Amino acid sequence: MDIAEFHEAVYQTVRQIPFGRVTSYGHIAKLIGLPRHSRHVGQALKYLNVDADVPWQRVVSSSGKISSRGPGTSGAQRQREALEGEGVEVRVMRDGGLAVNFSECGWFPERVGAEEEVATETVGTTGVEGENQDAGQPQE
DNA sequence: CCCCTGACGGTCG
DNA sequence: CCGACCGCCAGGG
Repeated sequence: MDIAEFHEAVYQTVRQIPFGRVTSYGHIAKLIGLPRHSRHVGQALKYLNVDADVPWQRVVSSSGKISSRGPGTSGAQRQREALEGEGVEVRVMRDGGLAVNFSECGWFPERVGAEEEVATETVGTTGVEGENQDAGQPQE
């Protein structure tokens, strides 16, 4: 597979992610058929032009965390706003890192089109059980 | 050709 | 939950 084809495959796959749902770089790579190319999926999104109609914000790391892209860059913040804009709850961790809850919005179908809600079982509640989840607290 | 880097992933303590 | 480590693979210096 060519690099251009790979990028195109990434874009096509990302376009399949439903509104308000989130998946990981690794899973995109898996859907394409190159499970060990998670890093390159991120690179493909990085090379993405603004004009492209690709919901890049719906792709985060396998742990649910939004990649920071290094301090000084606003990429992570933009992604957060884009996600919240479509109703996805973004959790702010103690270190300032951002993350989503896969048990809520995760999208991990084995194949595109075979979405059978597999996510709600795998990660068994990231500690948001019963206890207060003050996600709506005044940050900053 | 060697070495470092990166919008990553999985395991282990 | 978190940090330390190691593995992966294509690009770039």
